[in-house]
Amino acid sequence: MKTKRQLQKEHTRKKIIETAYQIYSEQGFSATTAVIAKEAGVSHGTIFAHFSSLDELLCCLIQDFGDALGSEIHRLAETKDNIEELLKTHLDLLARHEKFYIRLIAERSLLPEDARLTFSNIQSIVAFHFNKAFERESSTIKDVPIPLLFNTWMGLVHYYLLNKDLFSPDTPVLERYGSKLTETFLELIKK
Amino acid sequence: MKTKRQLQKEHTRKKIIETAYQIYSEQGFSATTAVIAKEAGVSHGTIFAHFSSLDELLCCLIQDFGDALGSEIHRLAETKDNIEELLKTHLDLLARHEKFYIRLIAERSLLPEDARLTFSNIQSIVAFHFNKAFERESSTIKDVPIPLLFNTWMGLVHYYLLNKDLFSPDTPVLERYGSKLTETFLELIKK
Amino acid sequence: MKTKRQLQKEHTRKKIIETAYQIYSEQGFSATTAVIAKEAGVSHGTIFAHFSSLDELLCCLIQDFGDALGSEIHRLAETKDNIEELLKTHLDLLARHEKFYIRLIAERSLLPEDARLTFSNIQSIVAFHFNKAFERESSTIKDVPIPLLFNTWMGLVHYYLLNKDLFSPDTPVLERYGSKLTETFLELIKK
Amino acid sequence: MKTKRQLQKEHTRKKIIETAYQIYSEQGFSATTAVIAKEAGVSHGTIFAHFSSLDELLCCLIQDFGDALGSEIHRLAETKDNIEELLKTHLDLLARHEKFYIRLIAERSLLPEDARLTFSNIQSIVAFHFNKAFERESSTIKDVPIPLLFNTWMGLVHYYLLNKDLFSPDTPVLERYGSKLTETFLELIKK
DNA sequence: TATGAATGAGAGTTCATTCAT
DNA sequence: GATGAATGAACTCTCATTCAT
Repeated sequence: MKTKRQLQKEHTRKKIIETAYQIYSEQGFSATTAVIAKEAGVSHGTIFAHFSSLDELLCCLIQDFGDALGSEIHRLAETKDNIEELLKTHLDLLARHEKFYIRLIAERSLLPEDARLTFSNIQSIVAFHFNKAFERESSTIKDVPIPLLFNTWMGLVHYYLLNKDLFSPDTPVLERYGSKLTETFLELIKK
Repeated sequence: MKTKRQLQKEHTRKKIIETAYQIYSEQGFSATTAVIAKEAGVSHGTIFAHFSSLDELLCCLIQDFGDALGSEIHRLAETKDNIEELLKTHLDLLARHEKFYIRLIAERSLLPEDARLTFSNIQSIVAFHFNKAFERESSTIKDVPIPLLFNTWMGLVHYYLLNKDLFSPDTPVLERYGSKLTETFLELIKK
Repeated sequence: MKTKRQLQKEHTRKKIIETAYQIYSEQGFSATTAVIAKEAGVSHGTIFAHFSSLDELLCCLIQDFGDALGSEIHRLAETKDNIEELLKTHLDLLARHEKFYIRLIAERSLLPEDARLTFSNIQSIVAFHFNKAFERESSTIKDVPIPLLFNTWMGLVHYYLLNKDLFSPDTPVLERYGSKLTETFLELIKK
Repeated sequence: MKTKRQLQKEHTRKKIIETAYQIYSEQGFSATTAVIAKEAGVSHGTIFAHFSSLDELLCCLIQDFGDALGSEIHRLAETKDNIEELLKTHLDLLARHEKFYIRLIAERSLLPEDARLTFSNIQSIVAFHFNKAFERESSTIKDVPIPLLFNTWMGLVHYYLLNKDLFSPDTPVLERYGSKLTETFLELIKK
């Protein structure tokens, strides 16, 4: 049983994280703490009462995002037993977080070391599930080292995400090109 | 016939662009104008005597880089008549500019609109040559829309470049993984 | 007869004062209220439930310290009937509070007006006892106005305390130089 | 031959240092860079164009002050061949910089390491001249280790300076008490 | 043309203090 | 009485840009 104040604190922290998520999604990671505070409806100092520094806020945000993504992947991947399903699931998932995910991969180099590491860990969960699926279906797919298959897929997806402004400036890229990406990839890897 | 002054001016401009290229390659696009000026051996103000703003410097730099890259591609692609050669040539070219190219694709979102557009134009030159080669060899490669083939290749290469710190932190990525990338891609696209 | 609540309140207040004394001794008067609260095992707000402001806490702390020091001086000085004994007693007393006393004289200018005044009052108690002793032994000491004798002594002692980092960085200064200071002073004042 | 701009730059730097000297003299070392900038009639950023940080400004200021004081001491001490003259000269010198000197000794513990060290060096110049004078007149003064004689003098003077608010709140302390201090000290050290 | 000193808005961060619980 | 989350003004420092020289 939590006290009212604990709930209030958690609520504020959550509000900051959620607002940061929105602001970063829209403006990128160069958005300032003052903007986040204002948008979250808290004072500027409150951010630093919850996070010791901007870097820590970033880490927590990406950690939270990564955890959510990771567990979604886990849950969804369990029920899929073939590559096609897995690819679609993967894209569905990314589509749900498209804006933020794009910022993450586009501005990765600006992020503090910790945050970058956190994001790398997410990627390895995805890799794990793909590896399993690729191995299971290895008889029907081309004889290419599995990591390279995975990286080809990731590369293709990220390429479309990173170049959203060229491919699909106004609507989500994955909505528009998702099925083409899976089709293409499946066609390429099949024997 | 150019006056001495005009020559001097062009020389200074070139020096700034070249230094900016070096500095951005090493430190990324968050390097300051003061650092570039110092390294170029000119005064801080001189930068703004040649470029109306930092954004313009970036545009010109990337324009120059794009032009150089574009004409190299043109020249080299002319002599190559099959996909394999073209892929290798492409990677050789990128390898020669790896550091800067990585910064360009990694920090693209920080760049001003104009600079981003300029870079996109480079890509289309590359695409043009790939299209020709793919069409020529269409009988032996899988039945996949050519743009998607091209994007798969670009995605794969960029994925390795962007994740250089994971794949090959100390040595150039393309030196280490270049041949694996071409092999894999060729294997995937062949019928 | 005090209620349980009143006792509790007094206990908390005492705890804060004592902790502040320790913290200020170690870190100086730039230590924050948050640090004091944490170390005292009370909430940050509790400090302000007992003291209307940081300045008031400082005043009370120094008041308490001054009162304690003053009564100790009184008690000890009673039994001493010559200057030599008095000097030694004075140094013994300061030695017991050396760390805090140094902070007090070193960072006096940071303290609020009230706190500074409080500290001055302590000094006058010391002065009173010295005056008595000097008068009693006036026949054997040099013909110098008593206040100046007293200030010479205080100056000498404070000089060593304030420059502890030069004279004795690792061990208490008074332990190391106390006897030299009394010897010197006695030698100087004797006819 | 200096260019106009070099002169302008030196002038600004000097203006900042001088203003800082004035402001610190009046308000103590907790005065902010913004206040100094405003008072000096330059923009806030200008301070950091001349000094890489607040600490560096402090160091340069104290260095300058120390150098000036040191060379004045040297020059004046040369011509004085007895202790009495030396004491008077010393006090005259301090009197000319009384306000700043008081802040320096009163808030020494707040200063960055470097600045503290710089100040210590000044002291040793003073000590050097006193040592010489004490040695020369050793036959007529009490048999007390010279360093202790020096420290007694410094202690006495600093005690009056540090407690200016008690001894002489409105007028310079040394003007009011200077001669009493020299008289007393001379009386005490004579055999 | 080239210079570089000066600018000032804006960044992240700190901390004594408040007040609903 | 005690709590501690929230506050916001104030701090030092950065840097693209300007303009008198």
